[in-house]
Amino acid sequence: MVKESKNFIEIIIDQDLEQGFDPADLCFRFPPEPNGYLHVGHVKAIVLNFELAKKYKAKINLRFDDTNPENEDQKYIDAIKENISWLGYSWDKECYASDYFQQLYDWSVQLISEDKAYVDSQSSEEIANQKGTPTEPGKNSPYRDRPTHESLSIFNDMKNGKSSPGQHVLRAKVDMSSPNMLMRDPVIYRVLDASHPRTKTDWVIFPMYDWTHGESDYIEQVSHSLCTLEFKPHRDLYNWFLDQVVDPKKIRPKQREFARLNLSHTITSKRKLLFLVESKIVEGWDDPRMPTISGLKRRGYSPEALKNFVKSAGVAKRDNIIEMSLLEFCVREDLNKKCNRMMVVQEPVKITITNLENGYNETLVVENNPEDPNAGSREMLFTKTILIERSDFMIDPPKKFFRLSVGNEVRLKGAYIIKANEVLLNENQAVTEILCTYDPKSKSGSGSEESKRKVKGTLHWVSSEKNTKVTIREYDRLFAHPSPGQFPTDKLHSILNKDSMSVHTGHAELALSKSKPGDSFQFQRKGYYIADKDSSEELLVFNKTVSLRDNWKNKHK
RNA sequence: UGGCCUAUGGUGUAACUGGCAACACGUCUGGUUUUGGUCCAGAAGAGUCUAGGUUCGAUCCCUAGUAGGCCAACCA
Repeated sequence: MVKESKNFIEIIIDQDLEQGFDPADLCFRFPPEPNGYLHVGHVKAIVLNFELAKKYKAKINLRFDDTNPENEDQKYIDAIKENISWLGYSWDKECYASDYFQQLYDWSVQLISEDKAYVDSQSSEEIANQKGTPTEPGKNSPYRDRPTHESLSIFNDMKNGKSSPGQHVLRAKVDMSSPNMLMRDPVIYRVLDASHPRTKTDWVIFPMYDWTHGESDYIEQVSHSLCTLEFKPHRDLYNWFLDQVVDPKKIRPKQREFARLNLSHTITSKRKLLFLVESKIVEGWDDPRMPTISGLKRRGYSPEALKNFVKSAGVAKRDNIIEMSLLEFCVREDLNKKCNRMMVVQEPVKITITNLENGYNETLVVENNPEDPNAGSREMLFTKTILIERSDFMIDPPKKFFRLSVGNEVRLKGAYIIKANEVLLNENQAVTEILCTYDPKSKSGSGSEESKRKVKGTLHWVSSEKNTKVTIREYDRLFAHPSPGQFPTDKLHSILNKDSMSVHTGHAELALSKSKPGDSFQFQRKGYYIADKDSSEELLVFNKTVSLRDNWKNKHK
């Protein structure tokens, strides 16, 4: 399985434990903002937190960081919960930052009373101008020394809807000359004219992230609050806010930061993902090319594969870009064990077996999965005319071509050995039909001497008389660039892979027609495919998850 | 011209907080195989950003550089 060496977070936790922290007090949380769909980057945060909870037998909350109603929606809350459950995790408590609005408000009043917060009545531009730059200190707001009772009164008016958005904000009184820009009197409350998915219009003032997050951790008694590296500068503020309210007898949460996961050839910015959806570059949030959990699921990636992927990627503090090949390895590894095999011919060429009478048909029994003895077997129909993959025959084969050519033998998987005797071509010299003879004694599994005969190639095939047509959608990377994340949204178009999706027709063995959306198969010698929700009674639609490893193709490219 | 973080094979992560760098993916051989899949065996590939220092000994500690990242939203 995955390596057992500890990551730096586990080392920190173990140290805390050694120093006397009660293991029963360990508590984690996964805190998404419900303003979009979860993606592969979130999978890392989910797995990190939930696996930590599992390992240390600790509690873990799912907390929606719903402090900005402008882009938040109940549909995202629902989708996020569904995604996490699909990954196989369950949380102890389902929490909402909005449930703490009253507490946060009360604490804010306390802050004002203690002269640690004030109402600023300047515009956001004015406030920004006074903020200084990373190299120059900021200037105090003219409202910084506004009398406490005045701030208290305006803040109360804000809460009661008596001020419009932008008119006043509440700011923490920290340090306008701090080298950390976040400490320069951060805004902690603003007035917003938007209906919140949960509190609706009960509240018109909304707490900012920094003021909310640490206090929410504290309210929930989260012991280790894990977030990504870009929040490192927020840690000072996180601690400052905690200092204002913390009861020393309670658990004081600790923020620690890890590097986010970046996957080569894909983007994980919610804004850019939204752009792909809105500009119709993809067909929706669950388009199989999307790195969203819903997209990954629809593409055919299993929860186990995804979890194993982020576990093998590890947790550290440096920026990284993980190669797609690792993800692909993880899916193949998982699917290889679990998927039944099926035969599907995509670009067919007809074979006629000349030493079989017209109308011949024989039912063969074929094993479902050589990796799983319990997977059983299925029946396949063998007839006088069959279909093989056009690429499995060559008129003028190169030296190490193990497949069919005139004068050569191959085995039809689960059936007989055939030999090609003659090719029929059309006026364009394209192959229209291959005439073969079969070796009747070579039947698979018959136990005869001939059935064990070795031939270099084995082909998948399907009866040309009895098969079922299916639609196959093949996907490729969405971007031609290995790190599309570095491009701004308006440049994304220029690095798009125009051929990221193609649609084909496949000729499948009859057994496949029983599949239901969500069923995954290995199409023998091709790859892994999952039946899509777009399937109908008449026509099954499959999405290609990933191809099989292919040494032959690699060498000949 | 501020603060903080990071720096190990192509990629990612390790190395018992000082004892001449390991694992996985990828690549390349060979074997097995009724999937050019799987499986098995093996190989190549870094001497740990640079320069000093401490030490018998440094990927690990110190100093100074260099490179990359993050921070100036009434976003999270």
